[in-house]
Amino acid sequence: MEESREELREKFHRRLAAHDCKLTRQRKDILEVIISEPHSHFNAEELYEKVQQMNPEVGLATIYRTLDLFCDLEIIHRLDFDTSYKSYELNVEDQHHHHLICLQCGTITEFKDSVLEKFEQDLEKTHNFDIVDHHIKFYGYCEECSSNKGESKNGK
Amino acid sequence: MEESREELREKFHRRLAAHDCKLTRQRKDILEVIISEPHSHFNAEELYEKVQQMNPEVGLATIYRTLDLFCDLEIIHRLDFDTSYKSYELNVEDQHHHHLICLQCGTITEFKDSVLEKFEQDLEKTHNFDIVDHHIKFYGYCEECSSNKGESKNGK
DNA sequence: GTGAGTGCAAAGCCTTTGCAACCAC
DNA sequence: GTGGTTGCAAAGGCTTTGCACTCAC
Repeated sequence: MEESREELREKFHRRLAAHDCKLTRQRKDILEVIISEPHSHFNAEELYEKVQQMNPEVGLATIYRTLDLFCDLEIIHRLDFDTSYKSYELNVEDQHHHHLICLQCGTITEFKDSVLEKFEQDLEKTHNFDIVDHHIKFYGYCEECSSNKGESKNGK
Repeated sequence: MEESREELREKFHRRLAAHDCKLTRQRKDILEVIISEPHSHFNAEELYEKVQQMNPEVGLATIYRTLDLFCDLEIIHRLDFDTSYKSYELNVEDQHHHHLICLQCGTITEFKDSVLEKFEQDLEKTHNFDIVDHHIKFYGYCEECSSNKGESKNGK
């Protein structure tokens, strides 16, 4: 069961307060934009543009500072799809998922899996490693691109 | 069975030739440094410093250009541990592995696993996704750091 | 000999920072 | 009222690029 937008908003407003962070207009607006698309991935520039539509007064530096803050408070997660810029996603409870990244069209599909959870537990034992997080990404070709690619499959 | 340094060198020299790339002094030296530590992870700056010891004439721009070239030729792989700079590792045959990253001491441990190979195959079927590569990283605390951390475990 | 490859320095991109003004508490 | 936040612009890292020179083929 996923949390509603209202629940998320309140939860994160409380979290900010709990850490003595002021609930400024800018932080509210930025959070609102992030919550409005709970499953999207975004970078600073993309977020900046969306926030601008809501409140053109917000500066890019504030976006960066807020992203850092939200990461610290675990309101969002930093991803690492691309090394040229940093990207982020909202930290939705129980949304722990993995990514399928299409090398052709760039589409990123999310999936969850219990096999991996089990695997992780085994791994902790074999390597005496206390796992707290994981980043699991599979690269390849999505259904659509696979079939297009199939036309020249004899190539390789 | 892992390839010897000589085998790797020859293989990659041939690969450069096959792509009409000149075998310059700089490329040879850079390749030699990379092969000399086949399991290390490095960024441009680190590679630059090591190459400098061998040949102080090499410029940093050449390092960057060569890293791009070697990635295209699949002589090395680009990693994505950190988003502030790009890191790389030698592409050793059958070395497909995953990473355990310690959040405290930063140590990166490699491991291989057949469960994941199987999992990948299942995944391809359920999602109609043609997987060609994966990046799998687990974050947590290594054995040593876990025990140190244990002292303040009640803290949370 | 000739064009790919190089070194240098300048430019580029994304991100961070210094500082005065501002506003949430 | 006051210190945390902000916007702006300047500075900061890392990486790429323009250009004349060089060297592998």
